[in-house]
Amino acid sequence: MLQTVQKAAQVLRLFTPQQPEWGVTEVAAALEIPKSGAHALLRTLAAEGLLQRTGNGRYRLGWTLFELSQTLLDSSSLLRAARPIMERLVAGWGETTHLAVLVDGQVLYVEKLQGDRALEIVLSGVGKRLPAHCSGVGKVLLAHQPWENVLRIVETTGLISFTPNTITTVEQLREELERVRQQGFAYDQEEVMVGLCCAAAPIRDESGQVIAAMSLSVPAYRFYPNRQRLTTAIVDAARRVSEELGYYQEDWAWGNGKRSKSRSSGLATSVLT
Amino acid sequence: MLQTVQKAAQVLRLFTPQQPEWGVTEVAAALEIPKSGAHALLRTLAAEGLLQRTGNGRYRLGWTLFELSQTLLDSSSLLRAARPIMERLVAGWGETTHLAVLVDGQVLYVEKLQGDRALEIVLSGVGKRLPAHCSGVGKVLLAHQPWENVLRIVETTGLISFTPNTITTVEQLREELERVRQQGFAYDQEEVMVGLCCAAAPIRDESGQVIAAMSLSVPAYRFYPNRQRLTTAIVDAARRVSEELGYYQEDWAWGNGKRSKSRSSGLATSVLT
DNA sequence: TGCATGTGTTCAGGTATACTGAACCCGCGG
DNA sequence: CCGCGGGTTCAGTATACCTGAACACATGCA
Repeated sequence: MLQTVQKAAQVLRLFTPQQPEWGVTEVAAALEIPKSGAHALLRTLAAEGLLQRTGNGRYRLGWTLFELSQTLLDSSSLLRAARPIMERLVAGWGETTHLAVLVDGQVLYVEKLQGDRALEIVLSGVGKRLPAHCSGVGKVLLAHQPWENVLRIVETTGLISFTPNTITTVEQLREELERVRQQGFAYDQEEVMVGLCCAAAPIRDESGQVIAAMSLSVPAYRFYPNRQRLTTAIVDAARRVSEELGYYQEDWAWGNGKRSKSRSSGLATSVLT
Repeated sequence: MLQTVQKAAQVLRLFTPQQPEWGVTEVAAALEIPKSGAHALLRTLAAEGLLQRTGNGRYRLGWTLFELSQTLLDSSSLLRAARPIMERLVAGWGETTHLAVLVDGQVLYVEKLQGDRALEIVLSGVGKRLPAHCSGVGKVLLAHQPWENVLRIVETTGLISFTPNTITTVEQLREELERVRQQGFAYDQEEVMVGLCCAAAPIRDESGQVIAAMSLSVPAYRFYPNRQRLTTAIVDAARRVSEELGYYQEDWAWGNGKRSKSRSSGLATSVLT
């Protein structure tokens, strides 16, 4: 682990919408390193275009990051595959869909399409992070991580409580993730915000790895009566995206793990891991 | 200059839409460093989320870059200010507008809005780079760089020729940039592609620094007859974006550099530097 | 099935590299 | 005019990184 690079990455992570501009002294204080060290980091990052100097010797994020992000989006088929399906989902339900990935233990929202019947969800937003233990997408993503990873995440970030329904103990989380893995989808039943629920399902790439999760967010009073239909909808949509990415559900009933395009559009059949 | 960070940045820059996935050996070959070194770089970058490991031990760009890019866009008022004005420009002219910044000597396109009368410009694209000496936005951006910077850029990337009109000598470039600086806008008269012209103007932030350039791209046969109107349009649009960013043209006629909101919408008056 | 080749990965030691802390500018406000 | 707070520079030292070879692992071919 190259510590210098680690520190450079730490520096980059300091820049947030709340504080998009940092000076040498501030960075030094934040990372608890001497000023000269912070200066060297900022200077080289700026020289590489990952940061840019403002006139007064302070620093902001640099356009190279935009460029890299664009090539990421360009080369990742995820968004390209998911967007049309999300659009259809929104058109059909009028609710809000989210697409999210896991980045060091937290949920990062990659896309968000708001429906016309939907309530404005302020918490989530494209490019924003949220803890994973409380949302539908978060639980789906955690469920397909090795348990030791989950433990490490929980130990560092804790299980913050947002509502009375939020999972707050490791034991609860273990059971819930087990359930999610078994059934192939997750619910968020007012666990992050009272009155807000969602159903979420995993998206797999051609190797079968879960690389993202998709969800349909619904006000509680519309969620409980329609839970069944919602579930099939999101599971089906996620499966369709997965297929777009080259994944075909192993048809284990026929044994041998022979790959056969399974077009069953029924309710989530349990998926091997 | 922290060499380790420099190398890390070099690694990131290797990832392109053409080759979005790299292995240890490939990186080692590309940077001419031993495998173990490349391994260490990739590993730490992945641990920091700037890269992600695919199943087979190869690497792709990581979602943290997307996150950082979003906070960049969020905190940079440039795009927010420019987009509506670009939209109006496109609506009025039916041509294509570009918004670009300079990133280590090259033009990086940040936004591109295509008009309905416009021809498809394949060369440019959001997140793509192009050499600076041949496009309108490029010349505007170079014109407001210290000349020694420009020299360094030219020495490293050269003056590649795209069409018979492309600037190919340093002397030509010096004169052209001088002219651009004087008049406050630049033309691209079929310098990058035969049959394609554009007019470009600088965008300044509140400190007066030129941070971006905006252009209107037009087929040659529509460009030459309308050059005057095009020029005022793009200069005016760019000025409006600059004002949105907090810049007000120094009204030097009244002396003392006293800041006064100048609402002149006439043709580009020459701007102090 | 077995071998050969190409991966990604690990490790120990020498050396170049990054960190330290104090001193230096420079602009701003009192 | 001076003091303060920022960013910047610099020499010496300790340390963190680079090296190169060996390892583990997968893949393809015979």
